[in-house]
Amino acid sequence: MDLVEMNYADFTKMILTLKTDIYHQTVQENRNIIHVNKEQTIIKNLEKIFDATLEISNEKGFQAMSMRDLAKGAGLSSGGLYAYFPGKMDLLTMLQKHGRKMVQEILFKLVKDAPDHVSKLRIALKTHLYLSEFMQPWFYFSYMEAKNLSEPERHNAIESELTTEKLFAAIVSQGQDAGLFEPRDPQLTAAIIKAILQDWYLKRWKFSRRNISVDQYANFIVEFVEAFLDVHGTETIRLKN
Amino acid sequence: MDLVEMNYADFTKMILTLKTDIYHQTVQENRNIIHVNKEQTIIKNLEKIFDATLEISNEKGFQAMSMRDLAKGAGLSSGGLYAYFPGKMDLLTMLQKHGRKMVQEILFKLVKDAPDHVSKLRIALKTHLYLSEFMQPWFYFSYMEAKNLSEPERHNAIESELTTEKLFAAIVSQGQDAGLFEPRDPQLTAAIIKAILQDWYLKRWKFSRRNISVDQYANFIVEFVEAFLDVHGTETIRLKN
DNA sequence: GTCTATACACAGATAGAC
DNA sequence: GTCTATCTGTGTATAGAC
Repeated sequence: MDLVEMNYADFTKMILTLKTDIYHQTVQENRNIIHVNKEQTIIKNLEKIFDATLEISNEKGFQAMSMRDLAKGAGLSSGGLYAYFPGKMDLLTMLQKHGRKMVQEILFKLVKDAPDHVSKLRIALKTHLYLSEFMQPWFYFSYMEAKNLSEPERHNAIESELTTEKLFAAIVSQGQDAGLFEPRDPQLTAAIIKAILQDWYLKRWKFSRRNISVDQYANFIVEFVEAFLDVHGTETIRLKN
Repeated sequence: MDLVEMNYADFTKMILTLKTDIYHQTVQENRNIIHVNKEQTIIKNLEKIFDATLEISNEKGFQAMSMRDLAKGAGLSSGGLYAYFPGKMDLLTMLQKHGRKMVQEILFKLVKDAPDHVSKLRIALKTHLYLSEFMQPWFYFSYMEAKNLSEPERHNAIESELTTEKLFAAIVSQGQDAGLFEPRDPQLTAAIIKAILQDWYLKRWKFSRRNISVDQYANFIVEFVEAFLDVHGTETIRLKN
């Protein structure tokens, strides 16, 4: 699979097994606080709990979601939920950690094997955008509910955010050293890239109202960033239209 | 006062009287639901209530702010608050409306009298950024608590957001017609501009950590947008450094 | 492993004194 | 105009049945 040319459909197919891997990791990390034995049962219910949490919270806020709401949404009883986490706040922490792991693992894995800096930049842009589409409810949730995290967890969230920004800054910087990009400030360039990527999942209503698909937005971002950095195209790398 | 060259300090001095005007408007619009007679008393307490609401909500969410918290923050008793609004939700609506009016009035007022399209663009960029600095708690609040609004009020919030974006798109478009800007898609250009402006108030921790002042960010945005549109500078218009 | 029933705390809102 | 005291609903979390 050529990652440089991938579209959103390719991306979703590719990451399905990675998603399962990361659920197993999440279960292992919380093995001590989950009072259920069978791993398959845990994963099945945890996914229902996470999905319901995202759906309800994104509509009215995590704080406003009662455990009764969540129980109904996840198909469990209100008491039964407490076999999966000790309290509401722990659910929040668990879900945030799970999502961060998924983003970091997939983003770094796909970018790693790119053959050159121009590909690296394009793959990083597309992967981040496609992740934020695939996990849109989580991205939105993560941003909106960051304030409810405990101090150490909020710190982790910020570090994770900056790590992603540093990835873009590093790609820009290395491409510049290789003489492939114009000398724009890498940190500011990365900040602009993040802001434009963020628009996709934070202002989603705007794009759906304007009938802009994720593949169109991907092309737009790639074109914009490459124009900004004045990327010198090669024969083998072309934009899909 | 030359608005094209204004910095943040100039801006704050300029809008202080406008702020008072808009408080008077807010009081008039809610005269029927406020059970207090003296207008000076209302404005004094309403400002304390609004400020406390923003401070507490931005820390832990509007939903999580109890009326007892608010009473303490505003220096009133829990029962006394209800002289200023019929219920917690009405307070939310009132505060959102008040902020929107302030943004729209000031933004359009300052842009209106610009002598040419290049000035118009620069004044719009600076005014929006400076507004989001002056009213940072409101901007953050407005974004985070939009989901708690009633359906018609949420609609108003979206329209207000799009109106601002349309203002930028119109300036870009008019400047292009006058042959001053490169032919970039005005709507997408406006979307990028909004995303970058939004970064300032949504990811504020990032900029304060990096010691970037609002005046520096203003210059950065102006330079970035003018480079993107390839604005042909005139003798009279220069960037402050 | 999951349910029902319930404890106990705290929320928003009102009444009536001052 | 603002306060104190209080009503009533709903929240999280637990205990013990199945």
